[in-house]
Amino acid sequence: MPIVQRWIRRLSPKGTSSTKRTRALVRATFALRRASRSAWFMRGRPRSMVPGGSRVKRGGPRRRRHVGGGVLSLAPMTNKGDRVRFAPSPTGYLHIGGVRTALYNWLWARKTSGVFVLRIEDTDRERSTDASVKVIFDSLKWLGLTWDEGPEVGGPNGPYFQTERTAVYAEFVDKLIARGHAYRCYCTKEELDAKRAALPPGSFFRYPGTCRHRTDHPDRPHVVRLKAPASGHTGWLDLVKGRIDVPNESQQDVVLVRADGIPLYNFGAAVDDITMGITLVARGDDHVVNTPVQLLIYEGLGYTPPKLAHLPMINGPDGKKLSKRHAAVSAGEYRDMGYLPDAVLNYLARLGWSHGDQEIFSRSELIEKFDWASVGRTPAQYDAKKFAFVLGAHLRGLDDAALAADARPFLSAELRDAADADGSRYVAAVGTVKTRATTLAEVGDMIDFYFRDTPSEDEKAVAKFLVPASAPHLQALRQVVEGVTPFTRQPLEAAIDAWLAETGLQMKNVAQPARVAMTGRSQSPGLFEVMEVLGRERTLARLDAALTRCGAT
RNA sequence: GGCCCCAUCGUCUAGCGGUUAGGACACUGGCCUCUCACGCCGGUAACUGGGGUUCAAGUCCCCAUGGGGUCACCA
Repeated sequence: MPIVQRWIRRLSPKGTSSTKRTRALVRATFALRRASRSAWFMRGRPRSMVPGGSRVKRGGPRRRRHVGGGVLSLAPMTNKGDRVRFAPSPTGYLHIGGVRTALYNWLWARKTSGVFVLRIEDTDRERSTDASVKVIFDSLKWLGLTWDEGPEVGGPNGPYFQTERTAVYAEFVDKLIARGHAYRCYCTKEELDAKRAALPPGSFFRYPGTCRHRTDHPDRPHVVRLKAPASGHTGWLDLVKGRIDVPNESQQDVVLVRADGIPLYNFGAAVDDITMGITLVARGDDHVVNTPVQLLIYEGLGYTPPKLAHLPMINGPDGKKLSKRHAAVSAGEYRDMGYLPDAVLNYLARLGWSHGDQEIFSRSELIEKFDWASVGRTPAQYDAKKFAFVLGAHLRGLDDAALAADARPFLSAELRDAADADGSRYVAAVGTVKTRATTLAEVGDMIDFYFRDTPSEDEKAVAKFLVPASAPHLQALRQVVEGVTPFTRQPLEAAIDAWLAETGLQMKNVAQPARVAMTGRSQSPGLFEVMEVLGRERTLARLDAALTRCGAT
């Protein structure tokens, strides 16, 4: 098949460049979205009914080296109805890596008509806060990553805060102990810390198994530990990484439940995934070390583990862990900067996942095309420039009215009043800066000059162009423009063209002074559209004001 | 250090044993043009190294190197 494709490429005329194809694809994406709101509802349909569906890659494992020998088998990619979950801990902002994890889960749930559950892993009492919980909800809602079961919406498997599920954990920990896969440990944290401290530097502590074989049950505070098997191995066929096997000797008797009865991550996650009927777990690949422990818990409890997918990390531009130092890392920051949610999702989706040569995806296309087989295994680096490109592409794909509505919250109070007072002029203004902005906040900044009584001025531009030599041109331009009716783009252009032809003047000599006169800047949308949006009165007033400046300079 | 994962342009990636190693962002030359964008045409740029397997290896295997993850009564 690849050979055939290569031949087609070879034989096809050089005329259509790939860039051209991509641009066409970008345009088609948005045209489709505009034309058909129903695209939102296509998610449940068979691929054959979906545009481009026949080009969807075949599912299945992509690396031969890992195929075969697994207990778990890769489910066919068309499998319906996975129950997936996103399980953040409310200890701060919602990290962009977490957003991507949530996104992949959400996409998969939507694609397979499955269920996306949100669970709050708040068992770290020290660090969990209600404020962080709210941040998670707000961020997810802003991105449109709505959950089917979880806090606020409820569901049959609640509660969805782990701290409210202690009864469930108590039941399951008893069961695990009864089945001989866990035991009570009476060693205190202080004792263990002392042993840890006594270790020579550079070596690593391992629980010595002190309580592993004791048969008494003193009435003392205790934790519960996993009785990890001493031999054999534990493994699974990861949906993105392929076969992973870990020798059991490398496992420790990790603590499952604290002395206060609150579970630790591994136990809480496993029990909740069991009781919530989760069939596919996708999470960051920093969790692959935890997976064998959870598998052992599943096994010890007698349950079949879910399908597992571990996503590579997102690194900063320097290849190190992405931090505030590199870029905005929380979803909230992106919202505040005026990033379009769909564009954020698009960029994040493409960071670690691909679909042929396509770069720009609408939300519904993401749902339609996402698959685990196309998730990459390599860590990705955050690239602000590419992000900006994706942002711009989505912005340009919006129609003027929609963009104007989205941008409204980012206007200054003064601007917002002006915009509300004349909605159609506001929308027209937005239309003139659409190809120039990448964020909603930028849209606000860029249309500022239309609405202020006197535009804020770029000093250098003024000094360069509003000079005595410009005065005659501006004076003449004023006369030309004054009587044009209607005061719109084409008539204005025609009138000015005629004037230029008559006088032999060059547009480029007239344009910059006029631009600075009307916008205060040396860079702006096209002059004629600026004049149209400004309207006759303001245009003339600004030319007059500039004339004075020219003389005064 | 133990265990685990990863390795194609600067970056995101395509590649499923036979390719002039493709695309995108960025960078860059040009076109369009009243500026800046948008758009259009072009260019620079990659298979970490070494062994195997094979008629043939970016693709399969092994080793090395380099990166990353993790070793808590955090998640």
